[in-house]
Amino acid sequence: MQNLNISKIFHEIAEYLEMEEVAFKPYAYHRVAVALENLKDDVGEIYEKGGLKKIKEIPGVGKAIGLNIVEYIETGKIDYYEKLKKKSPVNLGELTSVEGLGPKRIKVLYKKLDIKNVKELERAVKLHKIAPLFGFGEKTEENLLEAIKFFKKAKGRILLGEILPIAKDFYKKLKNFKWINKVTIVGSLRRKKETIGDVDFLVSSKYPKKVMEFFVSMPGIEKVWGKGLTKSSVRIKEGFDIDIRIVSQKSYGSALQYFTGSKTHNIATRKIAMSKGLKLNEYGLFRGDKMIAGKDEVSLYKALKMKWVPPELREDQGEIEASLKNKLPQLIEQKDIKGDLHCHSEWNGGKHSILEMAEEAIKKGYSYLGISDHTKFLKIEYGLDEKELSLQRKEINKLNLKFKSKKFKILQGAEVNILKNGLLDIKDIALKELDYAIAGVHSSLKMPKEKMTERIIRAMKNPYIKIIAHPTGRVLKKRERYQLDFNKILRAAKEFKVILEINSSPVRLDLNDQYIRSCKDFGVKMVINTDAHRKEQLNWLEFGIGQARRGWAEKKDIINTRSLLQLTKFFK
DNA sequence: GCCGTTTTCGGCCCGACTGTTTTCAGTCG
Repeated sequence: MQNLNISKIFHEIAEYLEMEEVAFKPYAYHRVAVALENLKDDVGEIYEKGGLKKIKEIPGVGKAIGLNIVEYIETGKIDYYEKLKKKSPVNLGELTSVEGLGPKRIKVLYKKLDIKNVKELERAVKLHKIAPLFGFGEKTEENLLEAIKFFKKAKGRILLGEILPIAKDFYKKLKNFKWINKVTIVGSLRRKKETIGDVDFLVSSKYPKKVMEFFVSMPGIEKVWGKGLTKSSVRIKEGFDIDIRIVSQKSYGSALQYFTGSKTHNIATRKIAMSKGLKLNEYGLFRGDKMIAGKDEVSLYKALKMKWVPPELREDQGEIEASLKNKLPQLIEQKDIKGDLHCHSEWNGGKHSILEMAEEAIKKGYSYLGISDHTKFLKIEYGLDEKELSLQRKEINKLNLKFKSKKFKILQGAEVNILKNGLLDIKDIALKELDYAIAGVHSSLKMPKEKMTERIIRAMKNPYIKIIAHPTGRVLKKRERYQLDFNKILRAAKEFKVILEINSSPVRLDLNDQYIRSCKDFGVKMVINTDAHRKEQLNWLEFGIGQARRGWAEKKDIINTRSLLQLTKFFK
């Protein structure tokens, strides 16, 4: 699939053109970039079958952009893009991911201070060179400092959603290699952390040499850091590292435990071993020289008088004690989920029709799917107004007639905007007609804590609001959560029987693990939604489930584990 | 650069917010 590579280049071209204050062209490039992201077929294949003529049928693609696409397909490069880069050698991808910086400001920074990347930006901020610039000021400089801090903190880690598909690809190839006996993804990826530093594989094999030779020559590997008989590291073309470790079969369990981490969890388990006069390391659990466990994880924990701890819990956040007392939670699993309550359709400029989304949901074995398109305040998402919602209702009713025999139902929701004052952008009379309504904050994200808390609580008081979407508003690697008094939110959620969402979108994963656990402890129900804008994104559920498990959530805590009947009753 | 039931030129998504200005540009969603 070259679509996403080209799309990324077009977004960047657009940004370069915006920098140069070229009118309207940026819009054209952004538009095609988005069209490519949403395209079902690979442009390479389209070109093969129908040539430039077919390429030009992609909406927004005319002669010039069409030729750019063809050039990329044939040469892997776009000359126009290379020229723009040469003209303004700034790291746009990096600088635009600093919040508050767009093409215009980046241009000023480049022209006046020769700033080309975040490092140079940071230096300039610290020397107070930004504030005196025309159009900037003290406050902007302050905000930039904060944004840089955040940028640096998030840097170097990759989103779970980006890395997991790639890691799974390598995993499959390793698993199928005939000299490999066993292979497992370990490290933070096995613990399903929302961001990952690098990928770790654990392998057992009697032929480490053959395995290592196979590993370092796998396609997509750019550089080999180190190649030994038990341990190797490589950098892959996507820009992150993969480590592989080979152990003997009899140590597989202890190695699994050791390399899964987290470090704090391991230290705690080692202490328990020590208290029993045992020694625990990656090779096994030992009494003196005698190995008493280590072949598999279950028996290893058992030898420590512990119950096996699910990887998602291994953070030394109470799981050790719970395991010793046999009080570990029965964590939610993907198969417990009966439906998705937050997804979008083509009514919202999404990729797929309500029918297509529903068919995908049926394929996944769901008994319901809630279509919850944005409402009118969000112009960019083609937000629906009261009238459009009622038209959509008619379509959904019609579709539901079809599904009757299949024990499947489409529910109509809406993702309503919480305005600055806590009021909603849709009239109650329209909300009343929906099966349920979701409310979310999409504007004025930088309010003071008290105001933001009040604002959201006011929305929760509306009797038609059943769910708060992405309750803390964080965007991974980009934006901190809004200032919130989460305890007040919890109390309000309980009082007004509002469900808090675990949004599975890889950039959100909001609520995070800590808040999920607070909800559970406080008795506030949650829902695991994907926020899918196209049918494939219904698969994001996996990430939300991982997050929920990290937050100790059980089936009973999650509302979309309930049957259609139970759910509709709950909403009523 | 693209597009067309206002069709080969003239318009292109837009409202809110912030911080900068003194009426508005840049950014965000």
